[in-house]
Amino acid sequence: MLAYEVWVYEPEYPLNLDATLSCGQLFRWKKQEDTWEGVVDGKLITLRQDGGKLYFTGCSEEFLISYLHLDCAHDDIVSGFSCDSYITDAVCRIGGLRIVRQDPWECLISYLCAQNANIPFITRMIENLCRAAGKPITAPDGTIRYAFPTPDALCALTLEEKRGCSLGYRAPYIHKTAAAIAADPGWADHIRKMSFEEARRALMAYPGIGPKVADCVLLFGFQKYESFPVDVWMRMIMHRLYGVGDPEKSLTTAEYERIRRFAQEHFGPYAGYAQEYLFAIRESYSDGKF
DNA sequence: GTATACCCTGACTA
DNA sequence: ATAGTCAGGGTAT
Repeated sequence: MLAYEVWVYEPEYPLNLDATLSCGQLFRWKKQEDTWEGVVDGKLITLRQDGGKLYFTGCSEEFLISYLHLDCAHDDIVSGFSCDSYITDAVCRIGGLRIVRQDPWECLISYLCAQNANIPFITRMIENLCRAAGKPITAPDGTIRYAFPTPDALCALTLEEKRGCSLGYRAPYIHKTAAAIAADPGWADHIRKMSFEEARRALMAYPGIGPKVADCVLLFGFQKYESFPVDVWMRMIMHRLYGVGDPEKSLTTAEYERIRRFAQEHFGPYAGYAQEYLFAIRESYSDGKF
């Protein structure tokens, strides 16, 4: 049994690997002992952070730097939105949180699963889809994991087979959206070239994609860092810290727009990074109701 | 443009 | 033990 060769990289800029992989932006990373294991681009990757060093297997250093957004100075990102004591406190507490460059296709399907679900449930749905339609990957220790299905492979699953993945009413959304994307291989390139608002409208044209899912895909799959997804946590936090929005009312389109416009104005072009930092310390603002 | 019932699963309560 | 309640985001009306 051959083990993959272990490489070492010393990041030039701050990195908090645990916060980055466990903050809810990704669903396929698992921590075993002190080592993170994930399947990315059909490859099994392991990562372990020890002091200033990052030990990794299964990918190139170049890939790792791009994937973890380590090609950008953390200070430049953070200084852009460090405009009040709440956000600077969050950055102080968990500095080095990174927004990972995800594959747009995997990101889109993952966040389509994420509607009306919590993280363990989302993880289950995605693992079910991978097992049903993804290529098997054998790890050095013999365990089997599965690549995220290609658009064609996911498209080939029947609606009933998709339902069998515990997708519930999301199954038809994923069925239709996968078909549309399998038929249009250039979809991601087109969206990438669009302005933020234009790309947002294009994403929301797919079945099952509303404002929240579109904003997540823009942020995590297309590196549109001004994107500010608003979920129930963000809404509670934005109300509590900045007095914007009313958590007593239902989260209507108008209410959602009010909150995200405020955040984009307040935090600027890296509003999405600010969102991740606030989300990461959400428990501090929880009063037991959440 | 805006409000609301409904879709489905899982976690929790009675 | 099992039924009932609720959270969660998007869509149709």
